[in-house]
Amino acid sequence: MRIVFGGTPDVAIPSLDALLGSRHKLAAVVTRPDAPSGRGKKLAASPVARRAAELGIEVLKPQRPRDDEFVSRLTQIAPDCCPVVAYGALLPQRVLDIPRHGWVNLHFSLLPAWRGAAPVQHAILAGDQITGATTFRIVLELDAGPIFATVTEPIRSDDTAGDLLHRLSLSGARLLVATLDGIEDGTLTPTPQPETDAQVSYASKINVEDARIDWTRPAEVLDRLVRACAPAPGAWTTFRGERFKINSAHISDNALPPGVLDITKRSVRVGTGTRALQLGEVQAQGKKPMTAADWARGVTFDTEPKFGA
RNA sequence: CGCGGGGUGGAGCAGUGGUAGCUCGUCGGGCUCAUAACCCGAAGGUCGUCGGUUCGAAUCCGUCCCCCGCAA
Repeated sequence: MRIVFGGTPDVAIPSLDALLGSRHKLAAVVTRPDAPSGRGKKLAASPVARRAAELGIEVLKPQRPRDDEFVSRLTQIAPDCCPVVAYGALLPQRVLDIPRHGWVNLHFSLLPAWRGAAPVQHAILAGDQITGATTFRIVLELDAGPIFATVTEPIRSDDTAGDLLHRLSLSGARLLVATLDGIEDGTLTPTPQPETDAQVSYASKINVEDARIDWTRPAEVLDRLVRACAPAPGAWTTFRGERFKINSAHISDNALPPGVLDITKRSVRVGTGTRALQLGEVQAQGKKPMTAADWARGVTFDTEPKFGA
């Protein structure tokens, strides 16, 4: 089939590459416009835009997917199908109607669970044992279209969102190609998603406040929070009034009062509502990530060391 | 010109004008049934770069390079 790929961040790259290696013909990519990013607010193209550009593929960066210019160009290109991975904007019906076989989204959850922007993070946060990737036909309603295929992926007890997303981006890429193949061959029929409240759940984007650690919560909950927020935005607490990130941690055997630190030569533990959390990698403002023990070595403690203040 | 923190022995830090110190690690030795614990000793730094000020600079001034947090 003649396809146009939609995607924006790094996680879309494996799919882009997989499609390039497939039997389908990539005519162009659609991605979010260049945005000011990083220090100095320099304008930067998305990872997908850069990848496509270096491959000499046409890149469409509509400000809004409903823009006439974009609609007419896409109509001109006349794709048979448009695979999408984390494009980052909702598509209007007149755009969805352009390709004969519609738009196909690769979503990183087992739909209808975790519809929305941060499915992997929410799966970890909720303590799910299994998650996966789903391909479905895009409809106007967010992540609600009929399902083509799924692949499952176990969530390991030490998985971070980054780890899990990486695995899913690879297995999902294969699923996406297989889905397009099936659509072209007419061997794949989409199945409507269950719409019961018990099965549908939503995964809104994790914001900074969501990533803040409340040390009175149980250790298990905080362990999941740390993993769900790694590598971004990073679970954090405060130390001497400054934001302090906890990049990794694991649950220890004994307890300490919530937020209170126990520092030894080679370990730093923090009290929670239940057992203490032993910190792995931490990051203070303006500093590189380092082991908690390294961090503690360089800090002079005049009072009882405590987080959250 | 978006806001801000920082570049000092392998690691993390202290040191704001008189040629560098702490904790950890490393190496050697000791103690111990043993040890990641403890004791003794040792090695290891042109203090990011280039230039300037000064009798003298890690410390003051300027240039450049690099790292990081926030915000987007």
